[in-house]
Amino acid sequence: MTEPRWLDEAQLAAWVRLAAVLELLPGVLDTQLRRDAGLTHFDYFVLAMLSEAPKRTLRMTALALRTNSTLPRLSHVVKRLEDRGLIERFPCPEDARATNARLTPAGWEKIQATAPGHVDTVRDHVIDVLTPTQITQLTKITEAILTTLDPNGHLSHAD
Amino acid sequence: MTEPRWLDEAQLAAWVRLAAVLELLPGVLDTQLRRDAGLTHFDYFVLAMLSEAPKRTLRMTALALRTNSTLPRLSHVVKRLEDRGLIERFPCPEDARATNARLTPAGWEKIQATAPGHVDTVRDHVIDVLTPTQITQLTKITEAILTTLDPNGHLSHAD
DNA sequence: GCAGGTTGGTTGTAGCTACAACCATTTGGA
DNA sequence: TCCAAATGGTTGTAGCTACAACCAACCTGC
Repeated sequence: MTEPRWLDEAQLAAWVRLAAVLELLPGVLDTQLRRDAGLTHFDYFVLAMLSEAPKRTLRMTALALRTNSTLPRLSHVVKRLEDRGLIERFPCPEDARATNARLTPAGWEKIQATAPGHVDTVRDHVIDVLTPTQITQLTKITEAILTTLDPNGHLSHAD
Repeated sequence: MTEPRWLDEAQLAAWVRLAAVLELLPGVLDTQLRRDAGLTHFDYFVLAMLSEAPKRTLRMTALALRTNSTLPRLSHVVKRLEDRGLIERFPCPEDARATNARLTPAGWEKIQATAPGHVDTVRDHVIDVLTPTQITQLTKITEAILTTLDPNGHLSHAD
């Protein structure tokens, strides 16, 4: 059993605050979306990814990759969104194993109506409290962290 | 309906990466703790807060505040940890309404044994991928964000 | 002292996520 | 050609969280 390398004061200060952000920010985003649109942040993210895809269509596997979710989780979520008429599923012509998920017109409307409020929330709690210099610093910092977390950059798409 | 203020390129870059960190980092921490110690990150946090408190004891309300959880959630979690012998509950002498939660010797052992591995994980994915300059930048940035998320600084305690 | 309201906590239930098991299709090699 | 393995998805179940309802003890003003 080797001696653990503890964090020094500066490192601890940074980590404690980052951990607090990790704990609080998702809840804030989730609450706003749930209240204003009846969507989970994950629901929103799924719709957003589809809205940016060609023909607003993606295979389940591709969608799972972009949203960092597992196939089972995605399957459940898409089924619920399908029940609400925001997404439709149909078998992939090229590969009979695969399933395509496509945004319906109602789903497109939904994401268009929801995006502004979501962006406002992100502004209020993150973007507008930072200086332009800090914004670029944050980009560099998160990029470094993602090097180990997401080596292939699957999540480097817009929100 | 006012025109939404969209994010410019630099702002979007920062937000997309931060959102990805928000999505991935908690899962990594949770997986390591669950695998090595059979604890949720939240379980770990509860034990850690107690371990730093005087007499390793806190009232449920105080513990809920430090862990940013609701009383119902904490009540469930503490009950499970009590069943595992890591925490014990007893009525507060000063206020018969209140309940105290105290770390048992087994709980103390548990957190001591678990902390090094957790710190290593934090190092691997956050601290050690950043320069000392970036560490101080990150502290400032997260501090600014927390101004709106946690105005009273309840979560500014060690992890 | 005692009625109304507040504080501190627990319990029950619905909803989402993780994990494992399962089925169907496709691919690769003997 | 045909079987084994890999790929793509779905379903079932257990566990955790959020929310609402609830109960007990404490305070305040009259």
